[in-house]
Amino acid sequence: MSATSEIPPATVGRLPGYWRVMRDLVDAGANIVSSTELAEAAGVNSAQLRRDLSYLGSYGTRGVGYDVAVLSERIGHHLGGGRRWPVVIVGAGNIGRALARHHADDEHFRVVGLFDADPALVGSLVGGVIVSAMSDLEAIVASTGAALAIVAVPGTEAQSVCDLLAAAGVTSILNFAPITVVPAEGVNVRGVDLTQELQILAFHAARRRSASENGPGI
Amino acid sequence: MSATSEIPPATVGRLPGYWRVMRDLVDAGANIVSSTELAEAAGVNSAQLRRDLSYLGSYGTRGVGYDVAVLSERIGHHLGGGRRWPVVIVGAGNIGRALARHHADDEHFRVVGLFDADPALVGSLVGGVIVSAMSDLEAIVASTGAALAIVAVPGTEAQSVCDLLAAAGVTSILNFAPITVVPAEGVNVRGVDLTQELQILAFHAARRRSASENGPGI
DNA sequence: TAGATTGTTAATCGATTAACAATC
DNA sequence: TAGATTGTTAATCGATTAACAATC
Repeated sequence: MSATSEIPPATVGRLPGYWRVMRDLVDAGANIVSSTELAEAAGVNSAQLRRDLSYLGSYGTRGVGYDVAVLSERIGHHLGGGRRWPVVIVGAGNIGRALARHHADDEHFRVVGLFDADPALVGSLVGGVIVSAMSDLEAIVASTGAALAIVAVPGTEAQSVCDLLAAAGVTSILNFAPITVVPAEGVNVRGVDLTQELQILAFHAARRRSASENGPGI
Repeated sequence: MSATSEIPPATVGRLPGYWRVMRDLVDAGANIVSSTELAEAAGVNSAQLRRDLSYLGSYGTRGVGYDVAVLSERIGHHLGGGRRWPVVIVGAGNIGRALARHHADDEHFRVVGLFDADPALVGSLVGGVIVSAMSDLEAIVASTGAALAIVAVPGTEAQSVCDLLAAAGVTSILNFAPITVVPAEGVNVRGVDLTQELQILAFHAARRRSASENGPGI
């Protein structure tokens, strides 16, 4: 029985950052790393780092630090390392095509399907993958065993596409459509809304602007 | 004196979602909306929604609800609505080009510069914008007054590009490079790491997989 | 007035961090 | 042993939510 279900969401969200730093250390030939060094490189508090790692088990040595190879393997294992995950992308617009090309030679993911509702796009080649019709989605998800999907369709289509993916067997979805998707039972959806990210930045820029209008305070 | 500096980060992160729902309501001709309806549409708890809105001031009427036009304007005002923010994009690779095209006809943002270090890309047209050389960055940021930037360069270049942007006058940066950037004084950086998002989804998919191997429990 | 809904209080929950005992 | 660093306890902090008084 693994204890993964007890890892808090905030910790899970930081694991990929830790993994990146660890792989850099492996590449650099490091054998041992302390929580202070690792926390500094990952941009977090060292107590938080030790607490996060403790959810994975005890892989450090008191008075010494963490074995780089062991810890890297452990974190990677939790994040699905060791296999190349098949991913399908729905939507071959600007974002979908960019992601297909972006992940074309990714070490941990492999784009096994790219779908679009527009017949004019079906058959074209993007990042080494041929665009398929939506009607082929279920069969390709089934034959490739893809558990992961990226949704890059207009907001109006996102919910039905996610339902379609869930029905086909996908369990985890990365949604780029500017809409809150209600996940099917047992499906994980994470949203990335680029316009909303820019609006949050505009909030801070606008705040800074009005602050300087009113003078620098104090 | 505005009270914007007191709005908690978690609330700021939800404002764009509220704004989207409000604009849909405006378009649909709604005059009044209750916290329950709005919360449902935004996918949050209604108490949380009322608390979030209370940070912006009291724009509701007890026993009635919120005036759609008034509330939409207030939220939009906080998020920099009313003007079209100039944005520069650094990096004309897959992601940078996709974002330039994606925001080409955006209501709230305008891409006023797209930069790349590769001379072979300089001069080409992407989403109505001509790719400029990095040496033009400072002048274009200054002449357009861009406070916002998107960084879509390799991880090795991200920190120096962010420093360059900060020196040119940019105050808010959306970073797509897979690295933790240390922001210059007074600069806001938000990171979007697509590979890390997929790794988090793979974590959940892997957990689900091993759970089903061990049987569905109880 | 009676019914409805906001804005806020108070309780709960989860995440963060300082501090230190355990221990290499 | 002396020095160093983990793993964990306890305190703090911020975010969430139920409940309800205020009030339209």
